[in-house]
Amino acid sequence: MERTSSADGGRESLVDKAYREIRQRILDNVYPAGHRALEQEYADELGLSRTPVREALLKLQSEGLVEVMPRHGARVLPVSPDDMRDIYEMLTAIEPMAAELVARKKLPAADLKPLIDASRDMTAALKHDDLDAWASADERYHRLLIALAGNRLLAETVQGLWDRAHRARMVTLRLRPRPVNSTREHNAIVDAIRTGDAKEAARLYRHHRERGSSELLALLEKARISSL
Amino acid sequence: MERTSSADGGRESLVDKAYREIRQRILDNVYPAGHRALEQEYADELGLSRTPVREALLKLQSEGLVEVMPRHGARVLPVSPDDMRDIYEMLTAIEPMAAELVARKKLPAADLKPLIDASRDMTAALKHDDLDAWASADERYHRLLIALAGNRLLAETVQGLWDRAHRARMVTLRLRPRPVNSTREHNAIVDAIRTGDAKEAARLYRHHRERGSSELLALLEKARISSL
DNA sequence: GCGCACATTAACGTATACATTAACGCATCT
DNA sequence: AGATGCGTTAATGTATACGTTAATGTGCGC
Repeated sequence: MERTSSADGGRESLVDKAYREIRQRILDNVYPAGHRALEQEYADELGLSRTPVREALLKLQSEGLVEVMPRHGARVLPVSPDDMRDIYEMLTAIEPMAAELVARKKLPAADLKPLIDASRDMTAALKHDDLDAWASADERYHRLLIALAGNRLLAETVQGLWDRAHRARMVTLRLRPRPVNSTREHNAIVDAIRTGDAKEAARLYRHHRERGSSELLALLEKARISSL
Repeated sequence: MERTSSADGGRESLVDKAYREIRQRILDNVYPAGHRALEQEYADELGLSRTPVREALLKLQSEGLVEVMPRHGARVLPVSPDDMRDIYEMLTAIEPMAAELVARKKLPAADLKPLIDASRDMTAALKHDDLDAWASADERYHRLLIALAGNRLLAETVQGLWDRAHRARMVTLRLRPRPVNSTREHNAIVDAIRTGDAKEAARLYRHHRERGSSELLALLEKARISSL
């Protein structure tokens, strides 16, 4: 029986390994939408027995990345425009609540610094037309905001929604306009949070999310990703 | 190997049976918070082998009802006041979005009739001081609203949150004031939906949820359910 | 060619076996 | 009494075996 050591000295179970590997391959489009393989095939590919692979696939199914169909294996789910609409409706509901919770807490400046830094880094990246740096700072900003909200359920739910949307977002990454609006909105949200204006923070965030999702959904419609 | 036929002629897998049984026992407080048993113990109790029980427990863990701890079995999780706060923050974000989506759709009267009926049934139950009938109509109202929103992710997420909160709500069922405010709010929400006023529907729903969750959280604090 | 019946096969759900090792119990030392 | 070390045990994660049956392929009749 095989044990794999992870970088920090802990032990990664084979279920976790299978989950991580398969999930990564889906997110990287190594297994594109529609890809289908039997439990044993996935297991063969990973050099594991079927049992941990099965557990991993069931977990990935509960997260919406695959569909397990008896005798037909596990199929990588496409992300349809309807799926994306559902995901963005949920994000539009939840993320502003996160901004609201953060603003309501009136956190000390030291706690808000990483968020402010991320926002500033986005502004700088935009000035240098460095889209990759901008995306990296953007991700940081959103993660920090969700974490600062201090609601574990919320953070987990939002993370799961981001994961579901990931592939569709990657398709459009280079198709989106320069993130001038986004950057301005991020800064405005941070300002509202710093002044403890919860309502305004939520309003601004919602506007940010709605504008962003409209753009993305339009691009997806254009790119016709129904087969993704 | 055992197969169980369900009422509608389909076949219930042993995983599903284990999941359903254990979940029911948790929700009914047969397994109270803190109850702990090993995989094999649960399996013995259900007359199954360990494999399907393990899968069921992992699923229940992902839903927040149990915590699986290697060598210590699966423990039924209490619902702490912090948990409830997290859950209600999430519901406060998501449910008004559902009301908004329903109102925005401007559904035909026939589609809204079941919702209107549920609301009317609550009013009638209140007049007769029939709390059970009121609770039943209340549940119907909320389920219908979430379903009418037409977002599967939203419905699943909300259902999961309700399940998590279920036990705590049961503790307080007889402690809450007569649902006069609730009933009025339900009716107002339905009116906003009928007139297609999405903003107003969301605003009213949010107020409804906030008032309801404040009451419940206060009762839980009083009942000191930290041990539940 | 199409539809149906039947036989075969293998995928899956489940049960069981096995290896690892965390947890426990006990003895000893300070 | 508390801390430490050691040996034993059993709970879990994993591998493998087994029974069920859905899916597929083949043959036959119209």
